[in-house]
Amino acid sequence: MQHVTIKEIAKALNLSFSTVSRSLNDNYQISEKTKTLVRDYASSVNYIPNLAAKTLKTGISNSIAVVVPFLSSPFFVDFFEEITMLFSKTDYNVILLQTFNNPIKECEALDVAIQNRVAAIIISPVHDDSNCSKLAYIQKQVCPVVLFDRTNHRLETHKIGVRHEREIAIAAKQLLKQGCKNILLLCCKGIGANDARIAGIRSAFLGKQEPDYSWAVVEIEYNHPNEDLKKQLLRPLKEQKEGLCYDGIIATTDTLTTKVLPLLLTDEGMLADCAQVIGFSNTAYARILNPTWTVFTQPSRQMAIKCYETILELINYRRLQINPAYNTVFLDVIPG
Amino acid sequence: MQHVTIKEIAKALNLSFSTVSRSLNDNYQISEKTKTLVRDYASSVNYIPNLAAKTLKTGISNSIAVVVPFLSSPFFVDFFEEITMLFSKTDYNVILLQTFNNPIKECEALDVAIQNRVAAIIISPVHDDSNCSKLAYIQKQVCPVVLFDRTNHRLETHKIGVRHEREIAIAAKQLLKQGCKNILLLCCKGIGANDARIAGIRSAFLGKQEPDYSWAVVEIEYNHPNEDLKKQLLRPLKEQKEGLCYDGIIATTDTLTTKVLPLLLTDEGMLADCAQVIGFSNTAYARILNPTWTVFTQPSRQMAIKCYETILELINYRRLQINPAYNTVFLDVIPG
DNA sequence: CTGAAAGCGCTTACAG
DNA sequence: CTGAAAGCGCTTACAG
Repeated sequence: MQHVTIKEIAKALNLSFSTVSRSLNDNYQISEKTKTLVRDYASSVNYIPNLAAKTLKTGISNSIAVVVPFLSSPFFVDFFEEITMLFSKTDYNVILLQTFNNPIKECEALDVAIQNRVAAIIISPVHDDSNCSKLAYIQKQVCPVVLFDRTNHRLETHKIGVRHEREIAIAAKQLLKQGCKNILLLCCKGIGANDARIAGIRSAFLGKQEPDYSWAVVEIEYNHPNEDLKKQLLRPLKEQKEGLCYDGIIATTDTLTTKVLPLLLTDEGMLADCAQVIGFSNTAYARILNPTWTVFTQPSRQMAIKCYETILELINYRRLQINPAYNTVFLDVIPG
Repeated sequence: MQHVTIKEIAKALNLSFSTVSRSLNDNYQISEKTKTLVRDYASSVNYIPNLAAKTLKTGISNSIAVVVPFLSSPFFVDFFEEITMLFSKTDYNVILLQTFNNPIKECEALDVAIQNRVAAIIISPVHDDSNCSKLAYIQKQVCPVVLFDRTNHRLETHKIGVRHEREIAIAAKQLLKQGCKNILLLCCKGIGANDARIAGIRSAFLGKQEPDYSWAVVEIEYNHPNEDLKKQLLRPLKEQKEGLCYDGIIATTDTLTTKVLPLLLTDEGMLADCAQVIGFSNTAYARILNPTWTVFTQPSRQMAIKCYETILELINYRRLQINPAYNTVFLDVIPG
């Protein structure tokens, strides 16, 4: 099929195609009159630029890769929705890539990003050192990389996240204040942030001695969020201290809050009936599930905004060949 | 930055770059020996093809555009997840575009698809005749288009959906059998399928006379699913027949089932306490929200599989310049 | 089975 | 302010 090209516009307007190209790119050298002429004609013939040609010539496409574990978590859906809206006001468009928490798929996703000559990568990596050398290579040789959410990754770059230790400490202290004595911390298995989270609950229990007080951590594996979580959850719980009944629970992720927790609560024996719950979640369902729960919301949209700003800055720096000084920005969880 | 190119591989192996290109594309003309040589060397130097060059040359990229209203609905997340997995086993990768049920954004999304010279478009359109001429143009001049979910769209092509009339009739009959007499049908406003859905509930009520039996429809607007739905919902309800108390509810979409319905149930007076509910939803939360609900699941993953197969077929047909005979495939809702 | 050559549609130094 | 020309990295007829 034949699309309208710059060449055809040039011929129709009796201009060189360099001039047409410059006009469409709003080049300062071209007179307003010519620009208007070209733009009006281009839109009248419904000119749609061939991005492949531009990408081939410049070496950089106008795509931004957003690499996330999966979309089954509302946190990532929110983040993606927000960042898509932000970039939709620019010339960039967003390519979404999912890793399903699998380093091999992450590697493939990064290859797709390179193949497409993306202008930048925004990634929530699989774990602390997944595809480290590849990401370092990309950052050095291909395009800027920004990490979000899982900021413990070893790559040195701008990172945008939350202070997991602090947030969990706040949650745990709140439960203790409400009278809880035995607190269960539910984590997703193999996530780098877990160390910080455990440090958080430990710090909240400083000075609270056994046997009056206790806390425990259960790590649940849900690489693909549609797995059967119940068995996983109950096995370690049953192996743990017999007779103990947790009266406070902290669920650290959206999946844990909305899927795992209801399983735990409907099941027999592991929890006090009046167990108090703080769940981290980005879905309105979380509150509906049980109105007495306290829901802490991850600042997904704020993170998207910060990622967006950071990426534009890094792209600009790279164009100007300025080396940025990388730093990590922490945003506050929104307590319920 | 310098990526490895075909030219460099050719030079290193003392071959022409046509041969290298053919080897990498597994061309039948090339000897296995040469192919192996080239492939091994290419992977040893970590060759990553420049898709922009290929796209420019061939006029078609290896991207497939998936255009959906939004991802806040688990139906679309499921669909997208499935179709991404399917295409990840091919050379195609999937570009996700969101319209937020806005025809203008849909138009922009289609422009992005054209700019990227996508190989095909899979779309759940905004409404029955949104961007009709553009889609027809695309189908004729650019690439195959397949419609899913919202199959009432006027474009003539392969369509994959569900029989809304039939599904709602089944749901309504089930409620009637369970003893319901006044059924409320909750629909998303402005969706083409609503006519069929209303026909469905009407057919279920054939022979059931007022004043003993009645049914009503409420259309809720939630273009952007994070809106305040409660007010919208209660206004038309209050204007409706005073004193009437619905004892059966059918929620036709995921958002209605998981967000709107809980609001309705927690609010005073509009519903019998023992109201029976059938909700269409693709999230496990739906059952957790209230174990007594009956949940009908849209066949999102089956639709993805069918779309995937259809698209590959259409791409192939187009390459062979065969004109396909378009048809519509209906998949069954999975009753709870 | 392999090679030489044209060309996809842009951008951008270079020249004027 | 505008134009002529090179070239980005591939694919693919054409030739042998």
